[in-house]
Amino acid sequence: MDRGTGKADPKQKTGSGAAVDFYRRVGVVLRAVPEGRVVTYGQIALLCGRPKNARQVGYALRNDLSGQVPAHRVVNGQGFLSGAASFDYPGLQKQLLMDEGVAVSPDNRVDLKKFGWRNTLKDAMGFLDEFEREKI
DNA sequence: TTCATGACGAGGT
DNA sequence: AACCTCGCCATGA
Repeated sequence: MDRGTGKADPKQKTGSGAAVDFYRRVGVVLRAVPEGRVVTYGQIALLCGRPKNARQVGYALRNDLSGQVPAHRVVNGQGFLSGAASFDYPGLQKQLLMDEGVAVSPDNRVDLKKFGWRNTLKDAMGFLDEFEREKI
């Protein structure tokens, strides 16, 4: 997977090894977000150890390597469902959230004060351990 | 190898 | 609160 050189592997559709590791970390963090709560791109980036890569979290979700992560629980820093258009059909993300008890306004916004996932430092440490176990 | 793009965010008006 | 500008950085053309 080209971890040695750090250069992109042309046969690896999803880019460099570093990027793949980041995507995997995003998956680890996202699977920890409980039902009925939402998380922001920035939060995920921070927990993954790359505070400046909030935008890249979107790439991870778009590619969705596993297909098993609750991508619908990710909203932007203002609570808007900025990735709604990338779901299978219009309104799917909103529906999924409503189904698990998250109120979404008509303009596709969630109140982060009420539904934002509050992760602790302990959570963050736990992720570091998990990253270590998964060698990422 | 540039260059534009964008599921973002912080800071200012 | 809404809106704008600018910084950020992995992708893909």
